[in-house]
Amino acid sequence: MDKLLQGVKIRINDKLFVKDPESSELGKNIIRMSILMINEIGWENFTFKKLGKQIGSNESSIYRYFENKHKLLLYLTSWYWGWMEYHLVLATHSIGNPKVKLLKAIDIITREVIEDTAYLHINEVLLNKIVINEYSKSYLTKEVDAENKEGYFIIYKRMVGRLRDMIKDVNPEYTYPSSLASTILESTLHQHFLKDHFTSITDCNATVTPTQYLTHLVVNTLNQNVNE
Amino acid sequence: MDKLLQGVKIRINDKLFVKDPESSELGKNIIRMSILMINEIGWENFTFKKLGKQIGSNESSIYRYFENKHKLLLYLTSWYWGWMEYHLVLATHSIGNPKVKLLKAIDIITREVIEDTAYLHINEVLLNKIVINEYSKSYLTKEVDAENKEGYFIIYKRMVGRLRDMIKDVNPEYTYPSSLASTILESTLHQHFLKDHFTSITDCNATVTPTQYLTHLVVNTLNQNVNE
DNA sequence: ACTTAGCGATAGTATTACTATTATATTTGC
DNA sequence: GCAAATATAATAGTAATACTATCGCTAAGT
Repeated sequence: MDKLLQGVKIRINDKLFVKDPESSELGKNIIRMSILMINEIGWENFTFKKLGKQIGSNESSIYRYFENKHKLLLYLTSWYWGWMEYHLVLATHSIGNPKVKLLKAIDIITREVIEDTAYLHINEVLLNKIVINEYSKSYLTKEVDAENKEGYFIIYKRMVGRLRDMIKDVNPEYTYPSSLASTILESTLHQHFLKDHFTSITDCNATVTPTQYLTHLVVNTLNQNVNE
Repeated sequence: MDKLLQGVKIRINDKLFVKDPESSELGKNIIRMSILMINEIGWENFTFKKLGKQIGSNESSIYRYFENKHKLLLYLTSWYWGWMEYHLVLATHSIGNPKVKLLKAIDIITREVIEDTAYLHINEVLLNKIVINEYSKSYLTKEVDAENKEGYFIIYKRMVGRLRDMIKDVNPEYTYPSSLASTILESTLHQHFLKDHFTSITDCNATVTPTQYLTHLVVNTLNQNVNE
């Protein structure tokens, strides 16, 4: 799978950057190091000044790539969802049976992220952790409607849409396919967070995975006839 | 119900404030106005300086009640969950039938919040909006483990625990009662957010409520036998 | 050889999130 | 009714943040 993916570029809304970070070594360094640093010190403590210091570049140079911190987060998380979408499509497109297809999709989305050597400057494992810890901060803002109009969340919404369609194929009678799809994506992040920080309010742990929990949830919800 | 509740004080971890805001007019003004302002301008744009100006008080006076902005958010959201817990217990404690009880609990948790005149300085409708938009920012931090140890999230976790117990009473065989309980609380907030900002990835709207969606989800999940 | 783009360096700004100190107003205890 | 304690206001100050603006160097393209 690795070699096959090499060279596939994840397309990000070009309003999210001033200059494409993939177009230069400095740009890739910004991406590479920002992932390491945000994961290490957290979004709130992360600054362009600190980032510049770490990559031996000037703060002002980073602003030539990203207008501000917020857009860097949108870029990183968009990349993550684009990468995830690519895996999702690749793993499911040849599956005919709707149920098998949906189960595969849930597996891809909810599983523990492992390293992907196809993108040398991006550590997907750490990026996944960043998404778990920081993604909601990218849309829980007063600017969300304006930014949504600009298409900043399009990849994420497209993923939810794909999942919704798979749910519909399994059970066309089910009333809440979009809500269930968005719940799957969001609960995955949440359950991963809970097992690391609030163990008492989740059943997920080293042996029980969010995949098992969500698979069970979806299967039972869709198989059930409308009742009660 | 209103008069009955009058005088019931929501108990908040006293490490969350320097001086109890309920103990003075200024304190209540801080709470009242911060709810209005955070709702209006959002958490990121909210500052103690602006708050002081609005209530005709000095910034430094606010610091006599809350050590910092973050603890104010923890206070407000703790109060909200305490208030919610109170309603939950009140509405369910006398119900014997486990299924009826759980359905009532889901209704309380997921329904649209309406005004509660028992707490004059707190606008519960706006506070609910703040919880939807800002609650996750209170725990998605690098300090979460330390703050969790201090008991800053105890009310929320207790609520999840109550819900988990009700789930267990309905179906003792179900493998993921804690995860399902945390999903219910979190998905409620998320679906409410989606219907206001990302309508394309939810089925909830003016006529379809998160209550209907989540009730259906839980009922079907718990009624189903373990299979497939 | 000339232009241009890319980057680094420096300086500067308004704002934030506080802390510290002093002064004044208010409450309370006697 | 007055002193003492307490609460609040006013002012000043700090380090850090999130930028913006300008300038100069350098290396690459034409």
